[in-house]
Amino acid sequence: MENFDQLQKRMRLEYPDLSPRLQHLLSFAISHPQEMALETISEIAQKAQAPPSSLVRFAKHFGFQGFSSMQKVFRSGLVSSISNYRQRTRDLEKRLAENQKGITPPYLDYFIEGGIESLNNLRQSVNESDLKKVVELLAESKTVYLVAQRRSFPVAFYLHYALSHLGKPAQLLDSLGGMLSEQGKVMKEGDALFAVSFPPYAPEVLNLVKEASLENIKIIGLTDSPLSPLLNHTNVHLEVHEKDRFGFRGLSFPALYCLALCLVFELGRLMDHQNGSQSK
Amino acid sequence: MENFDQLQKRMRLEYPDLSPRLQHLLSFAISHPQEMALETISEIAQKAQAPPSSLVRFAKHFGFQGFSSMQKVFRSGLVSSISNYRQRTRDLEKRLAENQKGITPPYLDYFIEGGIESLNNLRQSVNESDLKKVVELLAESKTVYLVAQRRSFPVAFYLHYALSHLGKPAQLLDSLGGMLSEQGKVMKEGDALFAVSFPPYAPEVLNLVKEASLENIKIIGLTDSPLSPLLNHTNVHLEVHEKDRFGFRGLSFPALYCLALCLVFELGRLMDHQNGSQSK
DNA sequence: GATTTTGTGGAATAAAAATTCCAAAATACA
DNA sequence: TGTATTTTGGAATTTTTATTCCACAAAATC
Repeated sequence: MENFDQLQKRMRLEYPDLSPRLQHLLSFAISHPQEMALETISEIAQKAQAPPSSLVRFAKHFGFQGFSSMQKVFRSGLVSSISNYRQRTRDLEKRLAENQKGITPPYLDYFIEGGIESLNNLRQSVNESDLKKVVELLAESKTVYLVAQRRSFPVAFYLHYALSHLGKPAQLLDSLGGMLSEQGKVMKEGDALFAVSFPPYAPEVLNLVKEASLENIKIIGLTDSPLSPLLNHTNVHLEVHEKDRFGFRGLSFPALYCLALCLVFELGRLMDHQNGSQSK
Repeated sequence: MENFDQLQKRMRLEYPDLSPRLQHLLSFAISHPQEMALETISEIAQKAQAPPSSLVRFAKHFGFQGFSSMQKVFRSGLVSSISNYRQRTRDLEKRLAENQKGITPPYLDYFIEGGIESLNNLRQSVNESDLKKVVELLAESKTVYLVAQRRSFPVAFYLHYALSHLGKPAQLLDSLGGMLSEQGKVMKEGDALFAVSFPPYAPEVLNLVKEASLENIKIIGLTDSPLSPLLNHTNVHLEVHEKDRFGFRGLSFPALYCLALCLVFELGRLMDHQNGSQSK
């Protein structure tokens, strides 16, 4: 299927050769792509002051089977860059499904595109005020404890590394020797617990969070969905949505690390700022 | 009419009280808002693995007359998220153009942009044939040992996790208790050592690599530049270039993890493929 | 100015989508 | 264990939406 940009280009090119009615519809289509994408043929017909049948004719003129198939292209254009990637991804998936055996790279491109998509989604799944809250909470707390298990562990490890480098007291609860619960015992009021948990949510982490919340430790959650069990006890949380493609998890990693970096950066700025005003 | 954010909030709130089917649909709706906005009831039903009638029931539960009226709310949400997205991108471009140096909040956008840039660069810094070689080496080796320190450690940890899940024998040389050198002693010919090192290159890792190379262990390097000291002893290597923007390291993380994911994916496929042909 | 060709609108029809309804399954309760 | 209640899936129906077709009008051609 043709993509939205190509279609638009072709439309502009053919404009002069069209009949008056089709010219009129074309200019409407170009200036109201959103309506073209979302509304029904009769609603569009009404807004464009033309009968529905002309819209069908219009679509057919550009080689579509009917209005509906043209609308699909407008829809894919609506979600712009996001869905372009998605479309390309779908194509790749299709190829994979068709041709299960034959190994046909480039897979790296696929992962790069998936990564870009996940980064784009990050804009929507994280809102600035939550991010700000998290940073403030980190700045206020005496010590930041970090907990995560299995595939979520690397982020916690990185955060521990980065926080320590910023001069923020931080402890990684790494469950070394199975001592997670004991490691958690040292948290006190005034500390913060930063818990990262992605499916399958490690019960140890959930337990630790639960216990910490009873002790009035501030809890920051980083997870994949608003329905995550982690969120029952968090004071504030951030979400990085995870979509698995052909059963492969982890495509959200680029976004996850991007968010972690940003968090560290903002904390650094905030701490600088606070130190600056203290010393004056 | 209710707006999208309110609806989403209400859904999250009511989640625990819903029947299993409705919970399932709810989590689908929340994680696939775009599909909910654009596709037909039967397409959504198929993707969510539920009958169309359940979707109608779902909509009615939240007070809508039917599926269609709920979908309108999802559409309005989609439209506003798109215009938000466009607005933010425009703002970001403007700010970038105006003052190149002093960056201003929201910083998340900068990190997202930086992440996307790093992913795009990955296409150029990694060539397919090296990637293939790495994957083959991993597949051939009896056991894969992974080594990395400090901020490079999380990738090695993840790779260890993922390789183990693929059924590939893997050992993480984590330097627990300062035993890195001793941990490395168990490597034998036929094994591979996967070493990750970014500046400042940890001397322990470089030493371990050097020793391993004397023992004829195959060495795979993952580092930041063709001049990295890690490359003196590697059989094959991958590069993820690191550009620090506003004096902040780590912007290459999204690319790094993307590459790691791809590696795991390709190894998985290769192993499947080999097992498949073995059993025939 | 007559005739063919092309373009147009709208009613009729077809197709697709959404909704309703009911029987069966699952669960809760006595 | 039996009964009542809720939940569920899917076939039947209704509604909405898109498409076709045809009569008429406007242009173009001769």
